[in-house]
Formats: sequence, structure tokens, C-alpha cells
Amino acid sequence: MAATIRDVARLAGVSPSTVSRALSLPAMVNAATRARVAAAVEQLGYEPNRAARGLITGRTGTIGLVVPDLANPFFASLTKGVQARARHHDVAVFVADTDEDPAAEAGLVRALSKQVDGVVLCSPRAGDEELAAIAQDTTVVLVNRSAAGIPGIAYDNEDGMRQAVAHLVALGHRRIAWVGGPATSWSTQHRGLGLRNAVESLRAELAPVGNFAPTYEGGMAAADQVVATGATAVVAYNDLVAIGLLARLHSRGISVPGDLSVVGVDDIAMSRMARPALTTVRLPKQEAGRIAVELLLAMLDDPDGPGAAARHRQLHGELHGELIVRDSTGPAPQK
Amino acid sequence: MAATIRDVARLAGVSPSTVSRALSLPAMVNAATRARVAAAVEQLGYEPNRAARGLITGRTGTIGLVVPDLANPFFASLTKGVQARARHHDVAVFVADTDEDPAAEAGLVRALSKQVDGVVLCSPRAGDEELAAIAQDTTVVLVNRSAAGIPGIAYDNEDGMRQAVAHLVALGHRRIAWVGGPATSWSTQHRGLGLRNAVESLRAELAPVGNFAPTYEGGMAAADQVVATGATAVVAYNDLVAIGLLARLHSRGISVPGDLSVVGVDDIAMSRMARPALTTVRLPKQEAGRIAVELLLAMLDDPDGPGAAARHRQLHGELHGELIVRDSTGPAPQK
DNA sequence: ACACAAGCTGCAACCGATTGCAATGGTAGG
DNA sequence: CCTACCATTGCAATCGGTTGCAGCTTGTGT
Repeated sequence: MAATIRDVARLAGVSPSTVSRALSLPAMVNAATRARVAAAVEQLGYEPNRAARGLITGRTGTIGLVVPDLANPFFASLTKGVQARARHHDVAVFVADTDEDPAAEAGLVRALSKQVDGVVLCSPRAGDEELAAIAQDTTVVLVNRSAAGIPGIAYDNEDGMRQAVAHLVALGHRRIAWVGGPATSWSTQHRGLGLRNAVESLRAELAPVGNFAPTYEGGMAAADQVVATGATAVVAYNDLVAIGLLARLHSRGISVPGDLSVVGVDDIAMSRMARPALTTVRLPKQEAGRIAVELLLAMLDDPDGPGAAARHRQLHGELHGELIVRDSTGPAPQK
Repeated sequence: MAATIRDVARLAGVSPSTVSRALSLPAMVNAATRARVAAAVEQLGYEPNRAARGLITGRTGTIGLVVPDLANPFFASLTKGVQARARHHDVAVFVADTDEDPAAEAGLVRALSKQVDGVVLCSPRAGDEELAAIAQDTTVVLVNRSAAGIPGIAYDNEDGMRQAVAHLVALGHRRIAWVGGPATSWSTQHRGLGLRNAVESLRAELAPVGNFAPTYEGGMAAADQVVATGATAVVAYNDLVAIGLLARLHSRGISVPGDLSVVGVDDIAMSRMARPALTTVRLPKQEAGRIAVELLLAMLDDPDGPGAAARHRQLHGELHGELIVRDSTGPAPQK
């Protein structure tokens, strides 16, 4: 069996309390004693049991992360960001994948909440009330959306869409199609809004083609409707959808960007491997994960502290996308 | 704060012991009492704290999963499989990403081992002795490789490679290039071995071009060397590498499969989106994750039990790949 | 030589659960 | 009516840590 604090204490010839202090409050224990404890720890390969500590201190050194789908590269990157930052703070991460099932979320968070200090929640679909209920009895940071009263990190979707539209308009496009993601998704709503504002101020025209699954298949399914709109450019909900569009357009013999320019959102690794390489609005995914962890830990250290509100405002909506121009966008075809 | 067993007990007018039993040994408590407890649990939204239970029972209901890189779709799928199966057993999963750093593994597993009942370890690079040391004091299941004495799930790489070579030979290819992954990787070694056996028995010829990073970039880097071998077909370490090859070959104007046929391994989602769609050996990734969890839980229930050895043998090396033929392979060019 | 403070260390209580054992009350058999 | 037994429940110890408090050494000032 693994060594306990008592084993270390015995070997070092001190009491368990001293071992505990030698590890967490080194200043409080004599240098010689500390050295003996350190040697014993080393010899036994002792690691304190975080769960036990958590019972006393209320801090387990563990946070939870809930994402809709780990196989989606966007969330995989986010997860990496969370992991990296958490490790940096010596915090462990529970990852739960809801399988795109918003109903499962609340239950998962509840189950998690007992074993973690706080949760980073990536819940594009859940309703605001649901989120509020969850945040009631668990420290939560929201990623990739915002909801009243709950601290979180969101992208500035409006700004990202403005960049995309400006790029397309500069290339001569006037009629721009929009392939939305799931209707209930926060990002879909905000990107749609951003697009409407952008086309309006830039004297272009938006042709929404409805809502599709945020996947390659969703893009394949949307392609023909996009073509039917007569638009010369299309903005897709995300890169996966954009790549689905590329595939279907290719098989229909429609040239990208010759006949139709395509823009995605996210900048997943796959996007630069697509043919043609995808123009997209890069969202700093790992960055979002990192910041979410910082925010969560700050909240835990200082709940409702004086800095809390400021921190919230400072971090909230701070993340901007960056347009990455590749080969899937070009001048509008001459009519 | 979240409710504890004492809160429930107070509300139901019973002792904590009774609550505990009502939840885990219902037959032992009176139906009326059980109902009162259930009502209290419901009202308070009580969930037992697994960590505390773990201190007593030695079973926390939590397992760990260590993977080299979550952003790699192969491991993302594996993770999903693990998650799904774990949830089915009402077990929580700690996920740790080592960032392709084999040195970090041992430390991570050690840190994890205190908080989990067992670990699913995906460690393509670590040495056998290292693994043995880890397995010494933690219940471990290995995925995607095998090592003496440690139970695990591995793919039958030899068989997969045989299928790939048979396919290529049937198409008339005689000289087949092989782009290996990291030299120390267990999969690289076994796939290389499988290829050598296969070409020998099928009267073809193998042209290994060395070891590359298991990434898109690795494939790009390998492409020119592949061309230089004069082979008419190439088997890549994995799909990411194969897709990198496709990109570089395309930009050099080499036609796939006209001039060169390309085969990958894994069948990640990206592969059918590649152009041309990639022929590959599909590995059942989620399945591997699921089986790993089953095996781990079985080991925990019955350590060194009579069934252990049999279970090990039965599950070990059980997983076979399946050749998925798409558009990146075709008849060998007529000389 | 004495009082006092400071520096270390150990004792014991506690966190949230589980479980062996003992106590309770009720019931059935003699 | 008494006794034995059973079903049900509570008590108290336990898991691996943490921490307030008290006690023991020292060293210092006088």
C-alpha cells in the first residue's frame, strides 16, 4: 500500500502533525527536523492524499471541467489549456464529457461538485436559469458564453464576425450566407447578431440558411442551401462546418474561392490542412482555458472579495478572435 | 454549503449511520425510515462525498486516465470511450495530459494514484522498467501497447499492417515506403515489424524512411524522402502523418493515388475529410477505452483473483484493426 | 539564579463518510 | 408470562490528513 503521513512520521521519528507542518508550513518547523521529514518522504515516495486534506480545509486542489464533446478539436484545445494552467497551480482536473447532451450537465455538475473546489463549465446550450441554479451551490466559471451573474470567459463574437465581413466586403462580396449552429447555442445567437450588425454597417446583405449540427456532416448538409442563396461568400458556424461545406462544394464542382468564398470560426488544427486551407476567425482556445482556471482559482481564494467584481469585469468578454486569411477566400466572382 | 450526511440525518430524524445504510444497503433499513431518508436526500440535494468514502472503503469510485496529448484525435476518442464506460459504472474520471512528455508520466501517475482506485495509462514511449515501477504500487491498465506483467489492451498491429500491405500488393504495388513515428514508440516498433513480415510473405519490398513526429508536420517533413525512395505506395505511422504527406505531395504536384498510394493508421475523423479521402487501418479507439475501463474495474473488484490471469489473456491483444479503403490508394502506376 | 519569551513539537479534536458491535423494541414459541 | 430471536437503529472507532492549544526546551535579559 501507499505510504501515509503516519508512516512518514514513524520513519522520521516525529508526530504526524509535524510532518504535515513540515510540508505545508515549512517555516514553522526546525530545519533539522524538516530535513529528516524530507528524507522520510523521499524514501517512502510519500504523496499526501488530497481528498483527506479536502475534508478539513475545504480545498481539495481539484477542479472540474465539463465540455460537450472532447472529440471536437475546439474543446480538446480548451481542455489542454485548462490542464496546463491547472498543473501549473498544482491542481488536478476532472474532465467530464456530456456527449452534447445538455440535460446531462446539471447532474454531472452536481455529482462533480462534491469532489472538486469549483467547475469550469462549457455549456453552450443550457438555459440561463439552469446555469443560475447550478451556480447557486457550486463555484462556477462559464466558458464560451456569458450569463447574468455568473463569472465567465466569452469570446467577442461580434468583433470576430465584423472582421470576417470586412474581409469579405473588401474582396467585393455583397451577399453573404450564414450557416448557423444549433439554434439554442449561445455562440450561434451571438455570431448571427454580429453578422447582422456587420453587414448592415458595411452595406452588405446577409442570407441565413438556418441551423445545422456543428459538425462536418452539418456543413455537408448546408452546402446546397448555401449555393441556392446565390451568395458569393459564406460564413460557417465553425471550422468543422466550413470543412463540410468545402467537401460538398468540391464534389458539386463549385470552386472555392473562385465561385464561393468560405470563412470558418475557431481555427482548429484541421483548418490549415483543409484544401483549400481555410480562412477563419481564430479563437484563442487554450488561452480561454487558462484564463478560466485563473479566474476560478481567484474566486476560490477570495470569494466575493473586493476584487471579485473587478476581476470579473476585467476578464469577462476579454477574448478577441483574429482573422486568419488562407486560401478559401478570394475576390468575388465578376457577375 | 453542500449538505452532508449529518444534515440529511438531522432532517430525517435518524442517525448518520442509518442514512449511510439507507443509501448503500437498503435492505437493512425499515421501509418507512428509508422513505424519510429518501425524502431528506431529495430535499437537500444530497450527494455523498466520494473522497470521504474512499478513506474508509479504499474505493473512491474514481479512476485516472493518462494520455500523451488530448488534442490528438486518437486520444480524444479513446478518452471518450473511457468516459462513457466509466459513467456507465458510476465512476468518475481524472484525465491528465502529459504533453507528449514521457518524463512527466511517472510523476503524474504517482500524484494521481492517491486519489484514484486505478489508472488507465496510455504511454507509448515509456520504458518497460519504468512501467513496471509504476504498476508496482498502483493498479494500472495499459492501452495501446503491452508490457510484460502489466495487463493491458493493445492493437494487433501486425495484422493491421498485413491488411494494408495485402491491399497494396493486390493493387500491383511492389515497393512500399514506411514512415515511422517516434523511434521509441511501441506502436512504431510493432507496425514496422508487421510491415517487414507482411512484405516478406507477399513478395514485396519495404523502404523505411526513418522516424518522424506523429503529426501533420511530421508527414510534411517525410514526404520528399518518400518520393525519393521510388516507392509507389506509402504506409504512414498514423493518419495525421498521412494527411501531412498528402498536403506536401499535392503541393509538389504528385498525384495521389495516381503516382503514389497513401495508407494511414487510426481512422480519425479527419481522414474521411481529407482530399483524397484517406485509406486507413481503422483502430477501434472508443472500444479500447471501454475495454480498458472494464478490465481495470474487474481488476479492482478481484485483485489477483482466479479470473485475473484468464481475463488478462482474454482481453489482451484482442483488438483488431480494419482496413478502410477510400480514395488515397489505387492501382500502381504502369512503369 | 530567575523570570519570561520565543521556537518547536505533540496531543487531541475534527472533516464526511462507513461499519462492527451493542442496545432497543417487538414478536413468536413454549 | 417468560425467553429467545429477529429486525432495526445508534454508538463509537476508523480512514488520512490538518490545526488550535498546551507543554517542553532553549536562550535571553537582569
